[in-house]
Amino acid sequence: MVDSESPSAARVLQLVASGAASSRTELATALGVAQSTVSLRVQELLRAGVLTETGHGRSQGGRRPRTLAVAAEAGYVCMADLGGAHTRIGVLDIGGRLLHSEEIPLGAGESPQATLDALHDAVHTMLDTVRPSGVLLGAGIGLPGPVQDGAVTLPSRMPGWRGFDAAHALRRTFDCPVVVDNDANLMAIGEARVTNRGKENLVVVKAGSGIGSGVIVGGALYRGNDNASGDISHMRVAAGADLPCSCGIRGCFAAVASGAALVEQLRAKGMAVESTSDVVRAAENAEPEVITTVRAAGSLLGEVLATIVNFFNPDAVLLGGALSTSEAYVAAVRAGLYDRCLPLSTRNLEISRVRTGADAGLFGAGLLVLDTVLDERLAALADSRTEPDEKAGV
Amino acid sequence: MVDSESPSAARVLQLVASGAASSRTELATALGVAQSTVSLRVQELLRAGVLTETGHGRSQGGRRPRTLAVAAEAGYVCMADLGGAHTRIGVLDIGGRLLHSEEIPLGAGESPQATLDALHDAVHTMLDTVRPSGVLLGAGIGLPGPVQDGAVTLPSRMPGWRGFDAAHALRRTFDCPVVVDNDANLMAIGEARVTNRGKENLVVVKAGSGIGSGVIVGGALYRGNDNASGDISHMRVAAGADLPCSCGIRGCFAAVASGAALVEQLRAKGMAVESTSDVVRAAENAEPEVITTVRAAGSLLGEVLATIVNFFNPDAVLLGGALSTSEAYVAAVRAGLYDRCLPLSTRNLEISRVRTGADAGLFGAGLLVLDTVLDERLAALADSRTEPDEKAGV
DNA sequence: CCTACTTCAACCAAGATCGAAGGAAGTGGC
DNA sequence: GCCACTTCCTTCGATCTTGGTTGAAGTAGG
Repeated sequence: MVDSESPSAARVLQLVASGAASSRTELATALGVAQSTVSLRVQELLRAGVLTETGHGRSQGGRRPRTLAVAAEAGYVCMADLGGAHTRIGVLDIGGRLLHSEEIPLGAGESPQATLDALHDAVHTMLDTVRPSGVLLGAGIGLPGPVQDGAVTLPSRMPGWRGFDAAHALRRTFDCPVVVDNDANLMAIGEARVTNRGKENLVVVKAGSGIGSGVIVGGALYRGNDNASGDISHMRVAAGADLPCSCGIRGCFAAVASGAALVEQLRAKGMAVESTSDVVRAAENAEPEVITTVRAAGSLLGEVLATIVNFFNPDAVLLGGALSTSEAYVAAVRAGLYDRCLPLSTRNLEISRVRTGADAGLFGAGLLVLDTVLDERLAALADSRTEPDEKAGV
Repeated sequence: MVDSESPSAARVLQLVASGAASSRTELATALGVAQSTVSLRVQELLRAGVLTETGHGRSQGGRRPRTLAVAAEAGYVCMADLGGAHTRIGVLDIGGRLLHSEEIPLGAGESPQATLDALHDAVHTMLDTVRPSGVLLGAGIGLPGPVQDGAVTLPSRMPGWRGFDAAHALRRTFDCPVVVDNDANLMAIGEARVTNRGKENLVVVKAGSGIGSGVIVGGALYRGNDNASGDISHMRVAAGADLPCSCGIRGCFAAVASGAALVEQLRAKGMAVESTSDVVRAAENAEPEVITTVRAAGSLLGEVLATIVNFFNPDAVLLGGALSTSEAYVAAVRAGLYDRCLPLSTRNLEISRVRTGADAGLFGAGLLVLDTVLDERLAALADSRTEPDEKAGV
C-alpha cells in the first residue's frame, strides 16, 4: 500500500529522467537509501535495457560520476484524462517525462464504447505526430467518478457508463496493460510524485466541472475501503439548501459550487458561457457578475475544506482543475479555509495550486501504469536470468 | 509509522495474554509471519523474562504444543483517561490484559499540577488494592484535547492547561516512562488493537462531554501533520447557526451536540442533570424531552460523520464515549449517517459501538506505553548479551 | 612528477526474514 | 509392537536490505 520513497524501478527512472539525479550517488541521496542498494538496482535496470550509461559527468574534486540516462527507445506510455466535455491526452516516456499533452474536444457524454473508440483514434493521431521512440508499454486513463474494478460505479454526468468495464474495453482497444482510476486520485498521485515536496499527507482537490479530491497518506494514495475516498461533492452546505443533486439529496456542495453549477447559474442570468473554462476566462476578464460567482464558489470550497483539514490535518491542500486556474477562485478558497479552520491545523498548512497544472492527472495515470509495467518487466528478466543459471549450474 | 501487523514484542505478548495464541505455531498464523521468525522472537522474550513456558497443550494429532504465558511478575503499566468531570484509571499487565479499571471523581478543571497530584494519589490507592505483581513499567495518560510534545495546545474545558508539559510532570511524579496523548487517539488505538476486526481504516468517535475522533489508517494511528487529526467538533452545522463556540466561530457542531452542550440545553429547560452520564441515564429512563434531545444530537453526529465517511471511506465507524452508551443515540447516529451518505460508501461500512466500551482509552494508553517500554527492554537485553561476548571473544 | 585530498562505486559483513528440511513428540491403524 | 502419519518446533541456507570499508579514479597544489 505504501510505495512513496521506496526505490521502485519507476521512481529511479523518474529521478534520472527528470534530471534530479544523473549518477548512482545522486540517486542514493535522492532516494535516501544506501549507495550499494542503488548500485544493484541500477545494474538491473541497465541489464533490462531501460537505463543506459551515457558517459562521464564533471568531477567535483574526485572520481567522475558515470552519468545515467533512460533508454528512450525502451518505450512509452500514453494517458487520457476524460472529462465531461473535454479530454486531455498525453504521452510519457519510460522515465516519466511528459513528451506531449493536448486537449481534445471529446466528452464522456456519448456511449462508452463510442467514446473509447474516438479516444483510441485521437491517441493514435497524437502518436503519429509525436512519434515517441520504442513501443507502447501501457495506458492509463482517468474517469470523472468513483472507479471500482475498472468501471465507474456512480457516473453523475456520464449516462450509460455505470458498470461499463472500461479497463477491459481499453485493454482490447489498445492491446497493452491498462490502468483505470478516478481522475482526482490520479491527479493526487501525479502531483505527489512529480513535485516532491517534503510532504507526506496531502489533499489534492480537482475543481473542474465536477469536484473531487485525492488523498495522499504517507506519500502513497489512500484509497479507502471501496476506492471511493476523497468524495467532497456531497457535503451539506447552507448556501444550497434547496438545490437538488444527482445523489438524491438536497443541499450538496457540488450542486452549488462545481464548474457545471456555475455555468448553469450564469446562463440563468443570461451570460454566454458553455463550459467551466468559459467561466474562468470571463472571471479573468473581470466581469463583475462572474467574478462574484466564482469567488462565492471558492469561498464555499474553502469552507468545505476547513472541515476536511480539521479532520485530516494534512501537510498541504493542493488545488487543481479548471477552476483553480482562476486567481480569484484560489484566493477565495484560501480565505474561506483560514476563516473556518482551527489555527492549530492551518499553522503549518500549505495551500497552493498544483504545480503540474492541467497535466497532473496525466502524470498520475502514466506513473501508475509505469509502476506495474516496469515491475513486471524486471520480474520477467529476473526469471529468465535465474532459469538458465540453474540449468548451467547442475 | 506503521506497526499494525509487525511482530512487535507488545503484540506477541498481547496475543499470548489474550489467549488468542498460546503456542509458537498459533502465533505464527496469527501474526502472518514464518514460524522460524516467531521462534526466534519467542526465544528473545523468554530470555527477557517476559514470557514463560507453562507446560504442554493438548495434541491435535501430532506433537503437543509448548504453551506460552506472559510472566505476570514481569510488571505492569497503569493508565488514566482524564475527562472534564470524571477520570478513568486502570492497570494493564505486561500482556495487555486489563487487571482493573475504575472511575474516579477527578476532573481537569483544577490546576494541572493539583490534578496530576490527585491522580497520582488515586492511582496508588488503586495499586494498593489491586496489587499487581512486578514493577511499574510505565504509564499512559489521555487528555481531552489536541496534544503536542506532551502538552495540550487547545484546552477547551481545561483552564490553565495550555502549554503545561504534562508528560514531563508525570514522569517526575510517577518516576517511570510516560506517554501522553489525545483521548480519542488512544481510544482508537485501544479499540483497533484489542478487538482485531479485519479492518484497516477506522474512524473511532469519542462522544462524551466533548466530541473527538481518532483515525486508523492501515491498522496504525494516523496523526496528521501536527498530531491534530480527528477533529470534528468544529464542523459547521445549520442547527447551531447562532451558538458561540470556544473556537471563536459560531455554528460549530460540538457547541450544539456535545455532552456538555446537551447538559446545558436540558438545564435551561429546568431538568436536573449535571453530567453527560446523567443525560444518558435520563434518556434510558425514557424521559421524552431528554430522549428527543439525545436523538437530535445523534442525528447531527450522523450527519457530520456522513461527510467524513464520504471523504475518508473507512471500513468502520466506531462509537465510544458516554453518549454512545445510549441506544437511542447510536440509532440516531446510524440513521443520520445512512440518510446523508452515498450508498457507495456505506455499502460495506460497519457502524457500531466500541467493543472495549469505557476502557478503550485505557487500553490504547497502556498498549502504547507497553510498545515503547518493551522495545527498550529488548534492546537493552540484546546489548548486554553482545557486549560480554566481545570481551570473552577477544 | 609526486603527494594529499576528494569522490565514486564495488565489495563485504551484519541483521532481518523466509522457506525448506529435519528432528522431536505425539496419534492411530494393523 | 511396529509403522505411517500429523503436528510442533528448530536449524539451516537463501534473499534482501543496510552501513562501513576499500580500492579506483580524479583534482589540486607544490
